[in-house]
Amino acid sequence: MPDRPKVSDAEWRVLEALWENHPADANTIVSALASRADWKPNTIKTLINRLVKKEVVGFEKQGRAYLYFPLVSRTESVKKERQSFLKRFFKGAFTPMVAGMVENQELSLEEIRELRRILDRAEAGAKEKRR
Amino acid sequence: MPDRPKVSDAEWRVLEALWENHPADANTIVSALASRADWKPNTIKTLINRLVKKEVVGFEKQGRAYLYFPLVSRTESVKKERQSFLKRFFKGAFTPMVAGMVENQELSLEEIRELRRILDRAEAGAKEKRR
DNA sequence: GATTAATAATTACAAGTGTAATATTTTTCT
DNA sequence: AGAAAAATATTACACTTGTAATTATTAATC
Repeated sequence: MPDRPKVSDAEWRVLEALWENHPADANTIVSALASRADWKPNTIKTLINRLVKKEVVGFEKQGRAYLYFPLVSRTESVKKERQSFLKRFFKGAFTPMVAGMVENQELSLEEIRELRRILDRAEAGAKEKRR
Repeated sequence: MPDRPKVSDAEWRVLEALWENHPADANTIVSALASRADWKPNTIKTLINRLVKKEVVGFEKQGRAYLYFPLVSRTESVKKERQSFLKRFFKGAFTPMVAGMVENQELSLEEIRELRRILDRAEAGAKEKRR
């Protein structure tokens, strides 16, 4: 895979809109972002173009309209970002991040309980897979 | 708090060195980084200067030598970075991140078990605090 | 005190980013 | 076909970042 360039902060928000609804033409994207970002339409066009240039968004000229769509999955992209975050701040491992949060008491009891539920499901899944 | 500008990737690595050992003069920092980063000393000096300009590193001119030291704690800084990461990719909440990892089966059984241990301690702590 | 050696400060420069305005091309009406 | 409208593409511009080289300043030595 030709390692795609990093998606910037502003670009990410455009991608989000596309993941939620695609294919979409530029105007649709602009509308979708109107409530969330205070950007001029031109700004959004620029961001779309940069995403196309980065080969992370594709488009199809269908008759009159340009229809844009993501070329990368959200899941994969989030994974990459998470890895890069963990690498930068926690040497790549996830558990130290959680340990740090616990030490600083940054998790509420509710969150802890929810995490536990999530882990229960996770363990079931992992065992399943291993079998 | 006068929101300090964001610390860049390269700058962060310099800060790490400082957190590990401070105060330290420029040469000490350069040596500390020698094994981890492939940077010319001048590059490191530049990064130190930028950190000083961002008011995230301070220095004291003690006689002959400039001694640098961090003005922000690692704990606080990591927290900020984590928040900014979670905000960008998970609307600020931590549990969805974990849920996503679980869904994609990105946690090993070992990690899951360790997380559980960590949560046990966390819960104890949270209850303690609440009391 | 002048010279040299350290050290810090200034300058450099291309790529990426946020944030658009302007220009060009394409499509649609009259 | 020509004008108007819509859409895309090009250009802009300042700030940050990675990565240093060059210059200026301060301290130490002869």
